[in-house]
Amino acid sequence: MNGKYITKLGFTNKSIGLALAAAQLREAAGLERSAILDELSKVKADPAGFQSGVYADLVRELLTQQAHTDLHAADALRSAALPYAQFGAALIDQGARDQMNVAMRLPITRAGALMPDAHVGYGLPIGGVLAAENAVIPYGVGVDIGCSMRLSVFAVPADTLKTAEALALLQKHTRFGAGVSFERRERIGHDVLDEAVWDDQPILRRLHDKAADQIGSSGSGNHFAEFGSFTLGQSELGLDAGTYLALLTHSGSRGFGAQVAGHFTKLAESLHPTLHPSAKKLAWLSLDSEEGQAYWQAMNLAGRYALANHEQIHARIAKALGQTPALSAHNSHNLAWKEQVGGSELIVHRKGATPAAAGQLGLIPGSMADPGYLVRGKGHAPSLASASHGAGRQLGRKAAQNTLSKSEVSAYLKDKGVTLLGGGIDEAPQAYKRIQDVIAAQSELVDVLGEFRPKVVRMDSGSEDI
DNA sequence: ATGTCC
Repeated sequence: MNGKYITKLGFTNKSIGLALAAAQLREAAGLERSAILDELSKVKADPAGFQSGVYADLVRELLTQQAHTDLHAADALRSAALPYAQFGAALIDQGARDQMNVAMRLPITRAGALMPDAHVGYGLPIGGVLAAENAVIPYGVGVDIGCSMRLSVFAVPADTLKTAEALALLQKHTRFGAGVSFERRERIGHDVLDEAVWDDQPILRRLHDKAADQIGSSGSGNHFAEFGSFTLGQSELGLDAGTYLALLTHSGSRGFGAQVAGHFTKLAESLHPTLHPSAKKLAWLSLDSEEGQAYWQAMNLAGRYALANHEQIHARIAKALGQTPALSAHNSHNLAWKEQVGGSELIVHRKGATPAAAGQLGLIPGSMADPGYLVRGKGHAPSLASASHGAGRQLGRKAAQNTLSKSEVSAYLKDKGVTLLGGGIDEAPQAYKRIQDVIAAQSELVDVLGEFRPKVVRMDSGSEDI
């Protein structure tokens, strides 16, 4: 017996030596070469059937090779991207399309869409919608799990609140910045913090106290809390047409959600070592796996926690105003849902995309100095019942800092009559696409019910105020 | 987006 016969049977790498060693033992036991080769080909065809005896080591290696091949095959990208709809394609940069094209080649992907505010992000682009079969992609949801919007409209004229008072209210009742929380004696509890779910996973147990500390806070980056005037075009939702005082907020799941996202992204990447590098940040977790179920539970908890943050922000301010909202609306724009798509249940990821099922209310903000909109979804199938989550960046943070000056941002704010507390140059209105164009590009997706015009805005100071 | 690392 020699290696030539073995390789002819199709054994590779380590299995050649192991097959040869086994063959020599069989030879010593008196078998003919042809009988041995016959046995070896049977072992190769069905290794699981020969797990004990002289072929045990060979079988173990063959099964390891098979597992690796299976993993590779399961992770292989399609040769071509599935088609997907783009809304406002002229507003979308090529980088976002390139990222979407990778996402549409994942073996788990079934459908997708790009919203008009789309721009490059980690993994799935911001403004990307992706429907997957029985799997969830942590970076298809994003770092700020459950990032969301909330609007409170008060049944008083917009000029009821003077700028100085608005500034004082925002200063007193909101907290901005990475790592920040309300002072201990100012903290308020919430049902979400008492859920039994926190005890189900070590990572949740570990993060519970941080979540309790940071509840009701707003964070950093593009998050904001702003007073403004809200104009309802026609009588809707129990409110007469008119212009009112309103509060609009953008916040998320803070450090808690960020750590959940980081943990499960790393886990997903480690479970897909052979995924093509271009899709590394799109590593997924099967919902049939313990890891996938754990992420699903943690993600939904972070989603509820983010909404609780908004509830507290609005409750504090409404109380200070002595008002009860006459109309309120909220939505999550970084989350995944189990939804019916074309007759089957899929996992619909919206990463910077507003759910827009028929009749569903949504909030699409512009920039710190541009209007935001209360919209009603139309359940448009090619968009996977989605809309944009804002205007979308046209300049990255660095590009904004390098190309925009404080004076031109100040001039823009002055022109729009906006007073700003905090806010960095990277959040300048000029860094965003024109919200009017973005709204116009999604007339098939949503109807506009009302327009919010910011007047007094608070954001994180970041490194540099405007 | 997050308080700074895999």
